[in-house]
Amino acid sequence: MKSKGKAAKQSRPTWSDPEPELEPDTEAEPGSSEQEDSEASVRIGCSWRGSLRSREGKRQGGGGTRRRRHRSSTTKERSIRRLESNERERQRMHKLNNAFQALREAIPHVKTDKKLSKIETLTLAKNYIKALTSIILDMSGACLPAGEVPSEASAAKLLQCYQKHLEEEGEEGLTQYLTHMHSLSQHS
DNA sequence: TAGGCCATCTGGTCCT
DNA sequence: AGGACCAGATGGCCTA
Repeated sequence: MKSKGKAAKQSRPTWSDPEPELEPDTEAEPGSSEQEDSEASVRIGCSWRGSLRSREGKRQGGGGTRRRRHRSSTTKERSIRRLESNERERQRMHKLNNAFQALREAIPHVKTDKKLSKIETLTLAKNYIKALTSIILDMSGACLPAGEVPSEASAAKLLQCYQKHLEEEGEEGLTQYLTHMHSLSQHS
């Protein structure tokens, strides 16, 4: 486990550590637009970078870019909300990383000291799924018309079958089904 | 030292 | 309204 300089990141200015010359509360004027915030408050090297990001082409629900306002909230309240959001985001990313770890353990790969990166994990998982799919299609080759090679269409059929069983019987039922299929293929 | 990878912060958007 | 999701930015660590 390599150590990361996590503590050092606290030195970055954040909502929880607002800079005095940029009092966020000044925007709480009724009727004042926060648009200017998203367009103008860019400070290279700090956390303000609204105009560096073009949200064009991204999801916009008709109203365009508009930051949600908390008119009555104080700097302290916003600071608390920001910290809570940060914590939730951290937890979310931890969950995501746990899922990546589970995926790493589920896919066979050449064991090295170096752990698989996320992109490597996803790529290997995709390849593994493809390999398993082709194996299953080979196993069920007898079901195909004579001479027909397992194709993408049959792979799609397999996926359809998988989803159907998943919906009807849940993961446990699906596992039993796959086990059954496996034993059948061994007897053939 | 450059580049890859990662954790974290952040603010916009979507969803409930 | 508030949480979840997402992607950009930033900076630290590691390796070739």
